[in-house]
Order: sequence, then C-alpha cells, then structure tokens
Amino acid sequence: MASIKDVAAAAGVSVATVSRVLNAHPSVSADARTRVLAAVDSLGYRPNAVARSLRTDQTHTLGLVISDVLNPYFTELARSVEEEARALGYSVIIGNADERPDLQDHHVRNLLDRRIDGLLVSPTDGGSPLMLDAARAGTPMVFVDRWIPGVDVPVVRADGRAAVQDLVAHLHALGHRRVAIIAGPAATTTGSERVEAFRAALAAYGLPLPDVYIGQGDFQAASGRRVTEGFLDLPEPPDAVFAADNLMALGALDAVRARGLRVPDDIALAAFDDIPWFVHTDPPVTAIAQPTGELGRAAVRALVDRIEGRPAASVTLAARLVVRRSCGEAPETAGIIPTPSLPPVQRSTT
Amino acid sequence: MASIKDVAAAAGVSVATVSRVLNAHPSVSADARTRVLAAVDSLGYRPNAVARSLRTDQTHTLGLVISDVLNPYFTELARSVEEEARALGYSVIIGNADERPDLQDHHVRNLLDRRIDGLLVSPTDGGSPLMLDAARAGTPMVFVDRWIPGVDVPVVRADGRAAVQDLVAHLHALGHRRVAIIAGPAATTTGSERVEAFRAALAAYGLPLPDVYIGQGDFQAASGRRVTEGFLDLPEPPDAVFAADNLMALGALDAVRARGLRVPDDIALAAFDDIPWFVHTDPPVTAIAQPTGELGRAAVRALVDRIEGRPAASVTLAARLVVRRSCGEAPETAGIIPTPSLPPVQRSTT
DNA sequence: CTGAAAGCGCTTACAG
DNA sequence: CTGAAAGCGCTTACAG
Repeated sequence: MASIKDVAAAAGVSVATVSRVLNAHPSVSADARTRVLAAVDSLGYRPNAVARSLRTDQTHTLGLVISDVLNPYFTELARSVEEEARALGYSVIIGNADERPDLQDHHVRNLLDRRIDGLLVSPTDGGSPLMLDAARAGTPMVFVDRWIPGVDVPVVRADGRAAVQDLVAHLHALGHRRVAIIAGPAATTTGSERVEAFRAALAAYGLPLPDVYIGQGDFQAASGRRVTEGFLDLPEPPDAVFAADNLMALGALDAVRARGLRVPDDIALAAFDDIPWFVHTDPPVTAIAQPTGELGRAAVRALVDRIEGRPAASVTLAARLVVRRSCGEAPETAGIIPTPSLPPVQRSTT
Repeated sequence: MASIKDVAAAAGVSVATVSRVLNAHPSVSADARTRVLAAVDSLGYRPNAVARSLRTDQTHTLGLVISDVLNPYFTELARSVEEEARALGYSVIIGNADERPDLQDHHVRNLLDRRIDGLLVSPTDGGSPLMLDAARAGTPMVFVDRWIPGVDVPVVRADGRAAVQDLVAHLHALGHRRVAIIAGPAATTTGSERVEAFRAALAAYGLPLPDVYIGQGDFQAASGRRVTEGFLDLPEPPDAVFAADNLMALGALDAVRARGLRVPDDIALAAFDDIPWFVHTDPPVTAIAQPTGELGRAAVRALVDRIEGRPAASVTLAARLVVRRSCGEAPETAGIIPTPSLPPVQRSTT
C-alpha cells in the first residue's frame, strides 16, 4: 500500500506538501497541487486513517452500544444513528450487548481502546465502573433510549407516559380489568419506567397491578414466552398483557399460540415499540410507537455537539399509541388515537 | 488519558518493559511485572489501539459490508459474524449499503482507509472498481450470501435450488399454475439466481414464467408493494407470488391487504428467507430458510484463515423449505418438508 | 509557498 | 532480563 512518502517521491515534493494538498491547506502552489494529485491518482494512494488518528487524536468515529441488534427497534435506531453520523462526517462502530452487562462492558472497553471520539449508549444495566469512569473522565457520551440516573450525561429518549395512559384507557374501554405487564429488567430505565407508567395509569381507573401480574422479562423473546406461560398458569390469568418491548410480545404470541388460545379473544396483547410486522400479525398488534429515527438523529447531534465543544442538550420526545386489533374490537376507537402529543421537551444539560 | 510513558514512569521501568508485560512477553522479571501491573491498575491505563495498529500493521478488525441492516436476514447474519469474530479475537465494523452501490463504495473505502484486516461483503451490485481492485491487490476478502462472478474470492452462501424445487412442488400440488416472482436486482447473484432456480423448477412441471410475471424489485419493502400492485392490475393476475426476500414479502402483504384481498384465498405468497415473525403473520408465511448463523460463522472462519495465511475455502450450505399456510391448506404437506438436504459442498478456492 | 523535523503511542530487533 | 532507539504514517508549528 502506497504511503505518503511514495506520493511525495512521485510528485517531487516533501511529505508536508502532500499532506497540505490532502487536507486542503490554502498555501500550496497550483503546480505542486496538480503534481501531487496526479501522483495520488496514479498510485491509488489512500491516506492511512490509523496514522492520521494517532497524530490528530481524533478518529471521527462514534461508538454505539446497543442492547440487542436483533431487536428491530434498535436496528432502526442504529440505522438512523449511522445516517446522521455520516451526514456530519463521522463513522459509527456498533457494539451489540445482547442484553448482557459483560458484553456491554466488552464493547465499551473495545470502543474506548480504539479512541472513538464519543460514545452513544443505551445501557443494559445500571452501568459498570468502566462506563461510569469514562463518563466522569469526560469522554463525550450521550444516553439514548435507556439511561443511567445520577450520571451527568445528556439523555435522548421518548416519554411514553401519555401513550401508556392512552393504552390503559383503550384497555379499560374494552372491558379489560385484570391487566398484566411483561417488564424489562428493573436495572434498566425503560424496564422500570414502563411498569411505573402502567401502574400509574391503571391507578387512575382504580385498577391494581398486583405482583403476580408483573412478569420479569429481559426484553428478549424467550422471556416473553416464559412470563406469558406463567400468566396463563395462574388460577386467575390476566385478560390483557402489555409487553414492554416488541420481542417479548413475539414471545407472548408464541406462548398463546402454543396453548391453542387466541388473541384477543382469550387474552389481549399490546406492546411497547411498533414495528412494520405488527400490521400483518394475527391479529395486528396494538403498540406504542416511538419516534425512533428522530431519537437516533437527535442523539448523534447531541453527541457531536459535545465532541465539537458545543453545549449538548437532552431531548425528550413523545411516543404515541397505535391502536390495532390485539386488544379487542371497538369500532369507535379504531385507528390512531390522536394523542395530545407532548411538545418536545428540551432541557439543557452540558 | 495515561500513556505507556506514564506507566513506565510510575513503575520505574522503560516503556519497552511495560510493552513486554502487556504483550505477555516471557522475558520480564516477576518483580518488574508486578510493578508494571500495579501502575497500570492505579493509572487505569489502557493501551491505545490506534498506536498499536500503526506499529503492528494489524487492526484485529473485520469489515462487514451488507446490503441492508433493516433486513432481519442481514441483521442475523451480522450478529453471527460479530459473535464468531469476537471468539477469534476480532472486532467487526459494519457498513450498511442500503442496497445502494454508492453507499457500498463509501463503506468499502472507509473500511479500507481504516486498514481493517479483512473484508466480508455481500455485494449490492457487480462490484465497483474500488472493490475489485482491493480484491486483486490482495486485501483478504470473502463474499457472503451474494457474490461477484469472476473474482478470485471465496464465497460462503446457501444454495436454495432444492428448496425452490420443493416450493414449486408445493405450489403445484395446491393447484397454482399462474405463478409469479418478485425478483431482486439482476446485478446481484441472489437477484438472478433465485429467478433462474424458480424458472427451472417451474419448467419441470411444464409451467412457464412469462416476463409479465417477473417483477423487478430491489429487495426492499416498497418495491414488493409496487410489483405486487402491478401483478394485481394484470388482466390475468398470478395466483401465487414468490418474493425473493422477506422485505419484499412484507410489501406484498401490504399491497394485498390494501386491495382488501386475502392470502392465500385470493393469491398465494411465499418468501425467500425465513424470519420469526412469519409464524405469526396472517396467514403464517411459507418460506425458504437459510442456515444464516452458520453462514456468518463460516464466512468469518474463511476470512480469518485468509488473514492468518491459511488457505480459505468456499462453503455452500443448503436452504430448506418451511411450509406454513400462505400458499393454501393441504393437510398432507403441512409442516416442514424434509428436504433431502444437500450435504455442505466445500470447494477450495485460494 | 515549501521543507526539515518533531512527535502522536506504541512494538521490537539489537546490545548489553 | 532490560533499556535506548528506530520506525509505523501521518500533521503541523517553525524557519525560510
């Protein structure tokens, strides 16, 4: 592979001059520029990004640590992150934690070792010392979707409370009274917040959320299956189940089907996170949709602000309920409930 | 961030000694080792991978350029690639081409500039000069899923011909005679091969595959929608449609539903690539399943063989038909047809 | 406008 | 077993 020296030799100039034309430095003669460009072309020279990074102490790379690539929500998030990053001149390296704190740590360490310019993370747990230390040490960082309380890092996420209230109103209107939730890990904010939002919304209708109706999942399909089986085995099974993410909803569908039962006739189902397939499932699944693409883009903008020395703001966007048929039919509520959408709340952080 | 110099100073040794203990070089005294380790620990030192890469000319990184991360098939492929790579001591950087040759080129260039040790690619087209040159120049490369003929690069893929024959037998048995295909781009091998396999299998039953029944898609949902609408507008619409990937099948479901029609009553549907949601769609979708995880792992092993100087072999695995209900009901063929599975064909390449 | 030189943080023969 | 030194491929003050 040709190096800058080869180009310099071929063009009859010093490596400094080659570097200058490559970096569009103004003080280079037209003549030198043409000779360098010709040499670059004929040698097929490409600057070594590794050497450049070592010298400039910038990699123009963002790290993205997500909890599970196989989750369509995170896949879409990752895609929008990469798009916005590319538009701003950054590449992104994705680390898939697979909902495992040890793997999350592996990726954070790997990314830090590579000296990425900034880190976008959707934490799988309360945060390892490694991640917390990095944040404290000033590594530009932004939490997206999930976050860790008490850490001074901007957070870009969706507030699902209003949508959860809409969902509970919907379930209540359809006559459901014994409602259960398949929760995510309590160590994650989305794991606990969704339970709390659900509990609060139920309380407004005088409905309880007893412990037996709170199933502990881990955001992956198998746990949705297991928890749902547990619900169905109860002396008094719930008549509606709210899965805190789309994969656990998939698991719930598996479990219901395996018993020969039907949604929504035997049990209603709703999910947090909407995905294209929910339109075509049997029945179509009522879900809470996040503005996923916008979250990804906003997170990148915040992180790049941090990296480039501008103040970065936290961003909270609203989620909305999309009613389909998995909670039962009720003509009058069909379609999208026009949630009085929260205006994007912006609070300045660092 | 502490550097190796800081560690050396703290431990009272030279940077050479620090480097040796970090790299498990045998000739270091026990005493020096303990002092270095203590210094590393107290400083929270982490070696700079950028500097190490510049020096050793290895990044321990694999590039993976895939056509579309949002496609669950590729998401699963990416996941298995990362897993196997991690097991072998490599990281992977994913580039999402989004079925766009220009984006594919962007990522190949970016990855090459970063001096990745090897490249795994599922080409979106016939290959740009950049990619072809890299292959010729000896950059370790392996094609996975899709490939480019005439380039001396190992190929890891699934052979779907037997499964397509099973599918055609299934369609024929259910009485379908006017069968159509939503093809992928002809510039991709999977785009053309699946059409050819389908055509050949139909020919065995004396069924034609007229041009009007070959819809040109691009492996993404919108094209599946568009092509299916075209089919439905035909004076004589097909009675069965085979989508060459799962996203175009999603688009087809959208189009059929939008017309108020039903699968399989009004039109049968089958897809290449099986995904977990197909079990729960209305109706469950008959699909051809690839051994996706195994493909990803085999591709990584082949690439790492190339990188580490061992001969790399091409690998072809069999795909299999999974019958569900989207082509019609026929009790006797329900379940998985036990395809006389092709033994994995291995031919040596480089 | 141009080049010689230092230096980014490592690794690794080479001497001792 | 250990250290001084060279060098990986760049960028960038500093002089001229």
